[in-house]
Amino acid sequence: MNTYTIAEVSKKYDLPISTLRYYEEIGLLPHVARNGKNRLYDQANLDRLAAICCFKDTGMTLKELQTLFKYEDQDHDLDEVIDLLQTHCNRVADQLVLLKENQRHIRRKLQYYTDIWSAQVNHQPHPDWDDYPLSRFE
Amino acid sequence: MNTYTIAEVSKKYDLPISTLRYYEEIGLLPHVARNGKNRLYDQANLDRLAAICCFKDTGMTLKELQTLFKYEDQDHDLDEVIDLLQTHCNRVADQLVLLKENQRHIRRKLQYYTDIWSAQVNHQPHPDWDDYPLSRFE
DNA sequence: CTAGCACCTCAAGTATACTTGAGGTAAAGT
DNA sequence: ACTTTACCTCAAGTATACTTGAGGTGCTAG
Repeated sequence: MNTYTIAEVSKKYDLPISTLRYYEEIGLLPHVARNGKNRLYDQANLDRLAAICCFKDTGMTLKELQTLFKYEDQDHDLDEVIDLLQTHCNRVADQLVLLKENQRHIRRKLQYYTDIWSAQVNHQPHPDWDDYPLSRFE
Repeated sequence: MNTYTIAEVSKKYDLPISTLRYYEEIGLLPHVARNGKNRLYDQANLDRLAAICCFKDTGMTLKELQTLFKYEDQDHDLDEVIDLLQTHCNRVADQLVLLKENQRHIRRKLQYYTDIWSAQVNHQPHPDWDDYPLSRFE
């Protein structure tokens, strides 16, 4: 089966080498094979790493990830894994709603400032914040 | 005009009192009025706080927020504010794409584990991960 | 009048998630 | 033979974003 050096994995997942070693050290990325002292990552390792990135990027802490994988790796307490996943799934749904909402605010602000800039350049009157309802930025 | 005590603001924005003081200390939340020693927040303060939360929740660092508001407060370098907002706007768009993608992965995993659980309860065969294509979770 | 609550300051401490540095090995290129 | 490259370990250091604690003020309720 195909294996990868730590440098290759680092590039593939855009994570520093030190981070890969760190994840292994804290038990998130177990069973990394060795060629002498050098790490060799296989597909299972990469899959785990992809999962780590996915959960981490959606706001799960490393501690929670440890819990999640501890259950997974030991193949028991399925209820608790499901519970954690369900909770996280809900959090992600909330994040999505909030992110979209915040995006509207940011776009509004950007549009407003951009219009101020244009107005200055063209010697036009300064735009009015009240003319920028959130609904315009959906 | 209406004003609010620090405790009220803390509740309204679900931020610890210590955090409100901290934001003020690092200059993110300037011009907070005082009644003797006690802080009194007005609408402008709340608007600023809402902006802080919005940007912070979308991944802007406090340092970037300081930059953003420094420009805003001093009413110059409009280009740089716009640049920062534009950059952030793009980051948020990327986040949204990534978050949706990650959500699919998480939902898939949750569904898979839930089905394992059901299978165990009903003494049915164990589900197969290959039957859970990402496309099922859009 | 005194007790308690809500607030204050300022310095020091903490959690999370890494990163850096010192010192070393092992194989490949020149 | 030597040196560069690519790794390694282990302990200590760092950045970010707060939090906590000690010690104090000032109004209000009993």
